[in-house]
Amino acid sequence: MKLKHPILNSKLILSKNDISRTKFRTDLLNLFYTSKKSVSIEDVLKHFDYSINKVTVYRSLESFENKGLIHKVPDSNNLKRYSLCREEECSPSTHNHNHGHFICYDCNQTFCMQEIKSPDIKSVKGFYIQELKLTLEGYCQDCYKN
Amino acid sequence: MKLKHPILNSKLILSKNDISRTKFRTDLLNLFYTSKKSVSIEDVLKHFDYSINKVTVYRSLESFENKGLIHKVPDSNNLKRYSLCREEECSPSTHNHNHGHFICYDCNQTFCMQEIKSPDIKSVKGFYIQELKLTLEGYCQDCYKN
DNA sequence: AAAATAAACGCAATTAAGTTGCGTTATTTT
DNA sequence: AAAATAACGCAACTTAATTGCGTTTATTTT
Repeated sequence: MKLKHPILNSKLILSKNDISRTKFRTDLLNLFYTSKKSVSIEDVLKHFDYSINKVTVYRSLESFENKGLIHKVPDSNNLKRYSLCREEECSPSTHNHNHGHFICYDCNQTFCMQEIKSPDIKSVKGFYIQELKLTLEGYCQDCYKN
Repeated sequence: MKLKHPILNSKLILSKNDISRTKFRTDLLNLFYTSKKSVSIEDVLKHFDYSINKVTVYRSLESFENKGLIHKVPDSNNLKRYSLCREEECSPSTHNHNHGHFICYDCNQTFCMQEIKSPDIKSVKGFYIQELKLTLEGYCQDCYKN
């Protein structure tokens, strides 16, 4: 997805979702649109040169998540990580992430692997399945070299 | 797997794996053998009526994991959770958990779903895959009723 | 456009999972 | 049984994440 005016796009999306369009939240959402990898709290703080309070980061991400703009992705260190919800597949009520996520043991980045589809399991006796996650772990190309 | 003498079995396994056979570690390993669900730190503490120090629990579980007796399972609250390695599929060097894990949103228990096999993905361009996790989330039968 | 309302923000303090160091106790080895 | 090794418990520490509250900024209403 290429965006000619990502900032404008982010502003529009915030408005649509009843999230106040502060400069920070616009930039934050835009960070997701321009990042190929998933984003951690630390990634956000670093991106803003630690000029923003971490509490604000937590609350903004929570708000984005509640509105279905982003979704949590697994992290090998059990930290919070988020990724953009693409392809109109998400809403506040339902999330569809039928692709795998790759976590690098070394740099700890999470990559969305759109081409790896999760198995299509709808139901299992005695369990009411709401979500399905396929997680791959290992080393990304950059880290494997070193 | 039914065990007529689980305690004896646990003792044997500890000896085999060069783990000192203290009463606690024997009982702890036995807890895994007799539990259908995965086990959290809190589960262990509760099971022993908080008579054991949490540091001891952390270290024992780490030791079991290093020897390939148990393996980490995902937890929706990002807490540490472990499950028994069954079917001689694990060793200190390699872990094979080609089955899915179900996490209940409500009781937060993790269930091993032996019958749901993970997709057999060996390699993806630019990524060196070491492990693959298939996680199902939703409500277990007990929690769905309430 | 100004006032009123609501949401976002920053600071400080707090919570809770997990870790580390070290002296003591229990287990294993010889 | 003595020496060596591993496990244990306590206290202190680290760090991710959360909460309360007063202030600032954005949005809505008049």
